[in-house]
Amino acid sequence: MSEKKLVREITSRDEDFAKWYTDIVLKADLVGYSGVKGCMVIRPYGYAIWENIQRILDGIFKDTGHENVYMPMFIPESLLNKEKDHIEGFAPEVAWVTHGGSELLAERMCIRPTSEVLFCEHYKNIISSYRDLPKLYNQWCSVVRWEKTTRPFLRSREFLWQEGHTAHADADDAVRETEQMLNVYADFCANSLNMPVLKGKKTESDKFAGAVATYCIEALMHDGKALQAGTSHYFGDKFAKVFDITYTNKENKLEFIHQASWGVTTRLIGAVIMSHGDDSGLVLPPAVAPVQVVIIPVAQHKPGVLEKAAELAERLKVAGLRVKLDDSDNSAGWKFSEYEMKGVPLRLEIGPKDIEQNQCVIVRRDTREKAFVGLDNLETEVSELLSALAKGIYQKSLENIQNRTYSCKNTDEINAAFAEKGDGFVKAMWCGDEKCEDEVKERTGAGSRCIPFEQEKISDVCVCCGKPAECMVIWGKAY
RNA sequence: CGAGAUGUGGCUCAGUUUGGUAGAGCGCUGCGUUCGGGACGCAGAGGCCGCAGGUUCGAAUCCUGUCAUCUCGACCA
Repeated sequence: MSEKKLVREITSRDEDFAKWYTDIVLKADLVGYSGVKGCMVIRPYGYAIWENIQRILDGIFKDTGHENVYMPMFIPESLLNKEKDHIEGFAPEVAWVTHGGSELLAERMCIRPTSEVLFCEHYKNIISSYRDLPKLYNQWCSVVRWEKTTRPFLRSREFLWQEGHTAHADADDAVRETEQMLNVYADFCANSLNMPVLKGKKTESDKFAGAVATYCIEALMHDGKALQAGTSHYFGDKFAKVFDITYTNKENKLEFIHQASWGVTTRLIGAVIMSHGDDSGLVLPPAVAPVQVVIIPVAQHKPGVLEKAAELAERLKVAGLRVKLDDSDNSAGWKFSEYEMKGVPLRLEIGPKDIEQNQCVIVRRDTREKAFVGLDNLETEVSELLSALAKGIYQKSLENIQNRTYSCKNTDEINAAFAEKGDGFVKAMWCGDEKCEDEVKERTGAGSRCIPFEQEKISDVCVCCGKPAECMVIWGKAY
C-alpha cells in the first residue's frame, strides 16, 4: 500500500512528536479540554478505552483475591501529616478545601493525591487478629495532583486510576504481593496493550514518598522517551508504626502489619497512543479497542449491500467481537480515513462485487495489508487477523526498544548515542550515589528510570564518577 | 514555577502595525447527484472577537489584569 499521508490534519509523527500526540488525542475524539487547567474531558471514545482497561485489570485483580472498596476523596490535614516522608513528597502538589459553603472549616482538607493514609486509618479499625489478614483492597477513583505543566493522559491535575492497598501479616507476604502486582501490570501491558515494558526498582531518590521500595514498569515511546507505566510499592511496617496498625498473632503477641500499594492510571492510554500510533492516527490494541472491526458497506445504496453488511456485523457480534457498522452517508473513502484516525484494528469492506463472490475485504490498521476473506469462515479469519495485529504491534514496539537501547560506559558515550541514534534507554553502571544520578541527568538529560531486574555488567565502574559500580541502571529521558 | 508563543462561528486561520457596521476555507443543515482511499452542485444556519477592567465620540485592534492552550526548562503517574 502507498505510504502517502491520508489525513492531512495530523502533524507528521517524526516531524513533531509532541504536536502529533496533541493532534491525535483531539482528532481521534479521545479528549476535550475543559475550562480548568490540566483537567480534561475524557470523551466517549477515550473513556471506552479506559473501560476496557478497567474491565480486564479488574478481572485479574479479583482473580488474585482482591476486593474493591471506595474511600472518601477528602483527607483532613492532620491525617495526611502523620507520615513525614509521605507528606513531604506530596505537599507541593495537593489541592486544599478550606470552606464548606461560606464557612471556614476548622481543619482544612486536601483532595486525595493518593489514599495511603485513608487506607491506614481504616485498616487500624478493622484489623485486630491474624485471622483478619491479609486485606487485599483496591479502589477505582480519581485523584488530584496540582501539576505545573499538564498534558492529556500523560499528566493531568485530576486523573483516573486504580490504587491497590494491601495489609499483610509479615514482610514476606507483602513483598510477594508487591512483586505479584508488578508482574500483573507487566503482563497486562504485554498481552492487552501489546506494549513491552521493563521491570525494575526505582532508585532511593525516585521512590514513592513513604515507601521502603518502589518497583515500576517502564515503557519506551516511539520517539525514544521513557514513560513510567505503573508502580508497585513495598511499605514494610513504616506506615503501620506511624498509624499503629497492629494485630494479635497466633502466639497472642502484638505485631505490626506490613503493607503494599500499587497503581496504574489513564496514562496507560497515552502510552498506547505513543507506542503504536502513526501518521494516520491511532493504532489500538485489539484487547482494549472500543471497536475491533468496523464494517464499511461499499456502494451501500445498491440492493442487498446494507443487508449483507448488517448480517456480517451480527455474526461477528455473536462471535464476541466489538463491531461497528457505519452505514452513514459519508463516502467510503471518508470512512476509511476516519477509522484509521481512530485506530480501529480491522476494517471490513463489503460491496456488490464481494457479495457476488461470497467474500469481503479486510484491511489491517497497522500494516494496511488487504486480504480477501471468504464469508464462510469469517469469524475465524477475523480473530486470526486480530491476533496477528496484536503480535505485529507488540513486535514493532519491542524492536523499537531493542533498536533504541544503548550500552554506555561514560556520559560522553550516552550523549553520542542520543545524538547518533536518537533518544532511548541507556544501560550504564552506577555507584549508588545520588550525586552521580543528578550529574548524569545534568550532562545528558537522561535520568535514572530504574534498576532493572535483569542485570548486566557493562563495566566495573560508575558511568559518572568512575568509582566501583554497584548495579546497572536504565537511564532515559522521561515524559 | 521560570522563559517564549497563541486565544476571532464547531475546526484552521485572515483582519490588530495605522481604532470607524465581523471575513474566508473546511465542517454543519436541507434537497439532488455520488460512493472500492477524505465526492460534487444548489440553497441555508451559525461569531457581541477567551474573560474583566481602562483609554476613546467609537475597541477584535491601544493599555492593565486575569484565565486557558502550546513549546522549552525545573517537578511529577
